[in-house]
Amino acid sequence: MFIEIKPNSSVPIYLQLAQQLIEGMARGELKPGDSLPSVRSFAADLGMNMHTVNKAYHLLEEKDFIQIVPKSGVIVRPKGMEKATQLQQQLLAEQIRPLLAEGMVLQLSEEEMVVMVRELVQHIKEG
Amino acid sequence: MFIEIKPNSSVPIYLQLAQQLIEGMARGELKPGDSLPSVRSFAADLGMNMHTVNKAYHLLEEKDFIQIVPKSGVIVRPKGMEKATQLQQQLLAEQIRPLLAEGMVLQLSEEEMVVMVRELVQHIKEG
DNA sequence: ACGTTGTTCTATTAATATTATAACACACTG
DNA sequence: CAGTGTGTTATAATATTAATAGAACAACGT
Repeated sequence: MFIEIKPNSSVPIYLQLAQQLIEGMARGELKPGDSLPSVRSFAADLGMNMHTVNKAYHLLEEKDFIQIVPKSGVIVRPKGMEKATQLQQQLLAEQIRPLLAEGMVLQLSEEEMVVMVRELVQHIKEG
Repeated sequence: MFIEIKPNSSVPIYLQLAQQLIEGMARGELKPGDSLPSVRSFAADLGMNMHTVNKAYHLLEEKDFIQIVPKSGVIVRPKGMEKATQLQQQLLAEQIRPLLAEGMVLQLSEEEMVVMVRELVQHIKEG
């Protein structure tokens, strides 16, 4: 996994880390059962604090994307890949909604936004 | 325009306000040339501070969605509806990308996410 | 003249983000 | 068994952001 953090981004670095790990999972680079680095070693690698990595991990655990095993380590989606629940889909939709509204104001048609989504999905798959 | 602010949301109220104004534009309820309430009266209506409304307005101005005319008022998209620039599309895509990656990890197919997008666009149009 | 407009300034409070140490309890390994 | 590594917890300090508050300014419209 190659992680690249932009320190001056408006998106917090713990979120950048979590998002890039999610992309790694979406891409298949991080598979169920894989283990993630310890908070300390990962923090050292990335040049950030242990607690920042920890915060990213706990965000991912909230989303059920990883399992944190105390005194042991962190495992990617140990239950295997489960289909999104209704609630998870709804939360996702709520986040996407304002962005689509913005696209609509920018005169993007539904089809254009669909194309954008398809292209993004392909880009994610490629890395 | 009916604005509903959730004070306990994790999304800041200035952002909620800006997003709902954008939805109003996407829906056609706010048309180019329409004027928005003054920061003071709007803040009074919504039960929030003048500076918070001001922050939402300036966010919208950054996005070129409104024009703030000093000592006068605020006008919706005065240049008419212009097509999204390359840069605007790219910024939008960057924001949507991590959400799609999340959907992929949740085992949503490209088609399912496309359907989600289409449904959201329809919901926005209806209000 | 008068009231309204967005702007600017200063200030305070609360919440978040980030880093920093330190210590704890447990697991694994040599 | 001793040592190292694990996530966890606690405390603290700093910086940034979010939100509110009050005051004053300059310009516009009537």
